Order: sequence, then structure tokens, then C-alpha cells
Amino acid sequence: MSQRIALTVQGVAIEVLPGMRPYDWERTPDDAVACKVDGRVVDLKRPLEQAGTVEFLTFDDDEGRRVFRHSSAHLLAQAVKRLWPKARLGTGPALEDGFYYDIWLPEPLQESDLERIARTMAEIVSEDLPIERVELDRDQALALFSERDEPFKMEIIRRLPETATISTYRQGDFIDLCTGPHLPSTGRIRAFRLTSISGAYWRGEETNPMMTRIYGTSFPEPGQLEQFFERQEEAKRRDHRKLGRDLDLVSFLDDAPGFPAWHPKGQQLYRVLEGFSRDLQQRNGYQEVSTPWIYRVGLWQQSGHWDHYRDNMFVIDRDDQLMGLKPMNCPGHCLLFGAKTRSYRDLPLRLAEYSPLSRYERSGTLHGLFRVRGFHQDDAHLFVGEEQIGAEMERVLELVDIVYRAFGMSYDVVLSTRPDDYLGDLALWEKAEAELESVLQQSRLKYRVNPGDGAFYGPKLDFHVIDALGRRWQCATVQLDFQLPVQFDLTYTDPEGKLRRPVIIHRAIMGSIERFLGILIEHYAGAFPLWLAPEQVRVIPITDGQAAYAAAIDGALRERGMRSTVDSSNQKLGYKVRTAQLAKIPIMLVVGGRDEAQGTVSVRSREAGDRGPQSWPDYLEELVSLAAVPLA
RNA sequence: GCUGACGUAGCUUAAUUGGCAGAGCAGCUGAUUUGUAAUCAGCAGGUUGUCGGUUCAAGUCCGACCGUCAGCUCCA
Repeated sequence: MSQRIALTVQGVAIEVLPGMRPYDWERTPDDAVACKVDGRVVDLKRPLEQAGTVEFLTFDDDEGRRVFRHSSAHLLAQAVKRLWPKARLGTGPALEDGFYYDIWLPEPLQESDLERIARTMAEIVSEDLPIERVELDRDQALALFSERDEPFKMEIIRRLPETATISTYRQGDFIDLCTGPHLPSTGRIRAFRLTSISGAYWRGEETNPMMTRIYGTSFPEPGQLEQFFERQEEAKRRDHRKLGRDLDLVSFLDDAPGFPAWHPKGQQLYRVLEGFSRDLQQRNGYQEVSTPWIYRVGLWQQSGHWDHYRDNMFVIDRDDQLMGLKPMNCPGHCLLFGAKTRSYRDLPLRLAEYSPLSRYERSGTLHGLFRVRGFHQDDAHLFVGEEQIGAEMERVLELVDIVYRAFGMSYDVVLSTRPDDYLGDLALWEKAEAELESVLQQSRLKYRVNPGDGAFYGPKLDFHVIDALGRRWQCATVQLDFQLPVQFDLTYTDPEGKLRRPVIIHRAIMGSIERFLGILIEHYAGAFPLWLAPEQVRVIPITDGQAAYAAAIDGALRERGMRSTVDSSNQKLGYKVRTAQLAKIPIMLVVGGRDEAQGTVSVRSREAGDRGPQSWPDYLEELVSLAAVPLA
């Protein structure tokens, strides 16, 4: 005598018998991978017992994709167990664009084994094994995985709360400990590829046994897999380490790991980027300073870096004194602020600095321009009164927007709030967080909140830019700091003549300029827009009869601040065009006898190709305005 | 730092089981004077990452170190 229950499925109200599984429902879409019942992601085979809402998830939803990838990891593990019955399972989660499984194996795996594993996976897919959830209590679960000789799984179970219901998933003879959810059957995973293997410690600890980590990715349709790898290839083509070398921008010397060596073109690019930031900040009330880069250890003790950041600092021992190279500018700026009495009339005081910073990064973490040991930031510290936080943050947000828009990049924001181990006044924290949130709301930016992820000294905003390939990079960070002013006993006099404590806003927009340049190289695939390009124009005389004319054109360009060269090599036009094209120079000005006679230049643009002759002095003006820095 | 792979000319790369380090591009010289993605010829370029070992003989095998790459870890 069962009562029907009321469900809202994809917005449609229906009534069904309790115990109905979305999997059995005739209107469930074929491409559904899981569903959301009252906001919780569950298996399509989970029986519905009470009224609620049901939404279907497909591969196109983030959560659906995770389910799909997670089931793919199980598929991988099952194949490995078939091939190596002695394999012991670790964990196998979904990743942003794939999955992995950590497995202990009696002998190391070779890359060539991946093909065998993939073949076995394909067999399991074609068997289309149903995937079933089975819930156990703790003792049953321990007994099961003890019998199956899975010590890592037993360790996981032992770490779970005593009373926890433990879920397992089964497909054929394969059983895994897993909270799920999962696909209904293995046949859904129609396209997958194993990509690499590497070592990884059990639970990430160096003292634990080394597992073999097998990486792969998977999709519902083979076409999507192809597309994914085309994208990977494109990313590889854009790799800034390769482009940096091919375009003669930057290199890395074996004798200075982690410190980029900028070649003339790279340095030019760097200077344009830094100049862009400098001009922008100057217009916005920032004052540039340059503070020492080596301080006695006492300063670092006062700032707290010695306790929290020492392992990442380069330390020098001279004359029985320890000195540290600065990893950040904040202490220097605090010293400047504190060097004289400050009044509320000085606030907000915006100190900007571009000096070199050094951080000791562990050797294995170095990565081209993305992770270096020596770099510069478009750094600034804003000393503000508590009541100025909101307005000042608004100004910062505007600057961030100008910078990223200049590169045609969109971005989103994460607000990280008070962690458990916060320092300072709770009321101030709450007020500041509320203000940050209201500024974000007014800005109509896309943002999300990451509760408890702020620094111990204040809440922060992290900005993620999205590049031409849709990849996200964390660049700007804006952090409120209630602690450092205390550390340095910073004060200012308010209108009533009372001493008050300022708040510091740490902010960088590009972040590390080196890293940002790396991102830009990949974003533009080395084809920089005119205003950024290290070599903006190449003048190409067709024969050496036009040498003087070409030199005059080049000279006029330089006179107007354009970065131009002449290709006077003894080559045919086609060769010179090709060379300039490969060097990704935005504008080529071909000058032949006809041009010289008629006072024209034949314009070729990197993107649009031959654009025909243009009359010369006019085109110079056009070029100059095209090359303007996008400051507003 | 840890695990694994790799390191040959500026770049891309070749070199049977250990047996004379070879090419293309770039560079230089000469010829060619050319109208929108590669003109021809010649020349030069190497202590095969470094140091040590095995061997009649090492780019190749072994060890240590340095660096790079893929991950791990780290990133107040």
C-alpha cells in the first residue's frame, strides 16, 4: 500500500512510487551520468524514497564530469587488477581534466604497459558491467578488504568515524571502497586514453610507500577525446619555454636555475609591460619607491617572515650577521611608513615598488617563467584607515579591470574569509569581510566565497584570469592585513589628534611580472599585439636599391618611438617575409622601386597579409595611433 | 627536496650488439638584385652536461654531481 511521492524532476512535477530509481525512469536522458537529489549528487540507481527535486547531470556539468572521470578511474583500477592480481589499490580521484589512480605494484610499470592496460580497459567497457553501490558497516567493510588483501583501503576505513556507513562500488569482480557516485555501467566510458605514469607517495608523505600513479582522461564520445588532445597540442605549441627560445626572448642558464635571463627582445617586452603598469599606477595616486633588498634578520623576525617564511628565503651570513634577501616588499614599506609621523591627511598612502624579489623555491618546483626564484612584482602596499577599506578596494578593482582588459582577458574572483587561526579583532574582520563582499557585489564581478581560506592576518581576494585557451591563472591578489601594522607599531594621527592604527592592503595585479609575461606569451601564442610587440615593424627593401629609402622609413618610425628594424639581408622578398612572419612581427613594410618612386610603403600585416601600398607619412601616423598603450 | 625519464653544434635531430660523431635549419663568405611564407654554392661550427670508473676501444656500460622535463611535495 505504498503512497506515491511527489517529485520535481527537471522542473516538472510528477508522482512516483517510493523506491523508483531515476535510472529506470523512461524520461531520463540517455546522456545523464548522475543526478542531483535535493542538491546532493547521487547515482542514477539510487532509489528515491521521499519527496524532493531531481535534476539530471551530464558530462557537461562540472559535477557530472567528475562522476564520469571517477568511474573512469575505477575502470583503470579494475584493468590493472586483472593484469596484476597482486596490485594493491590506493586512491583514484577525478581531476580537472582527467583522472588518476594510485596503485601499489610489485614491480615498476613502464610507459609501454599503458597500452596493455588500455586494451583491458576497453574489454571491460565492452562488457558493459553494471556498477552497483553496496553499503556496509565498518566491520563488514574491514572484513571484505582484508579478504581481498587491500591494506591501503583498510587504512582508509580505519580513519573513518566508527559509526560511518561505508559504501563500496562493484563492477563485475571488482570492488572498490568509494563514496561515489558513479555511472550506471562501464559501457558509458566510450573514449579514454592513459596519458602518463609517475610515482606518488601513499597519502602524499615521503615516508610512506611509493605508489604508481597512472593518469588518464576520458569522454563520452571519441570526438571529444580528439578535441581534448588537439587542445593539448595547441598548449604545447604555445609553451612559453619553447616560444621564449624560438622568439629569442628569454633563456635559462644552468648556472642560475630559476632566474630568467632576458634577451634584448624579451627585456623590451618586459619594459613595455612594466611601463604600462607604472604609468597606470602613477595616474591613480600611487607613489613608486625603491627599498633595500637585503635586511638584517631582525627585520624579518619583526615582520614574522623569519617564523613563517624562512625556508623560502635566501639567507646570507656575513660578519657574523645573518641577512635575508627580500621575498616581499611589505616590511620595507612598513619601515617607510613608520619613518615619520603620519596624519590621516596622508591616507591612503599608496607605495608601489618593482624591485627584484628572491624566493628560494625547491628545485623540483621550478618551471620556466611560471615558477622562478628571482622575479619582480607590480607590487603596492596601501596604508588606509579602517573606514577607507571599501572605497580603496573599489579603486583597486578598477585598476585590475583595466589591466586585464588591456590583454583581452576575462577573469573571476575568489573571496577568502577568516580562517580558524585568525589574529586580530573579530569585529574588524567581520566589518572588512562585509565591505569586501559589498564592493564585489557593486562591481558586478563574478565571484565566489572560499570560507576560512583567508590568511591569518586578513581576508583576501584572488583573481583568476582566463587565457585564450580557457585556462585559469591566479594572478592578482589583494590582501587586507590587520597584523603587520601591529608588528611594526604603525600609527597615524586622526582628526581628533588621537593615534590610530592603519590597515595595510597588499596588492599585486600582474603578480610576478615574469610569470605574467609567461602567461601572455602563451595567451598570444607569441603573436603580441602591436603595443606590446618587442619588434613592432620590420622594413623590408626588395632590392638594395631601396636601402636609403628603407633607412629613412625606419628612422622616421624610430623618431616616433616605434620599435622598427630593417631587413637588409641579401635575400628574396619571399624569404624576408617568411622570416618576419615566423618572428611574429605585427607589421611588415615592404618597399620596392615603385614605392620609392610614389612615396608609399606596401603594408603587410602579420594577421591580414598583404594590404597594398599606403602613402607614407600618413601611414606613419596611423601606425603610431595603432600602437598606443591601452591605458584607460 | 622526493620518484621516474632525459641531456649530442644556437635550434631540431642521426649514430647496429661498445668500433672513424653525421645531417637539416640558423650563422659566415661568395654569386644572385629579386614585389609578399624558404635562390644557389662554399665555409665554419662538437672535450657528446661535468667529474670519475670499466674496457684495446665509451655518445653508448657503471657511479657521483649539475641541469631539464613529467609528477609528488611545498607555495604564511
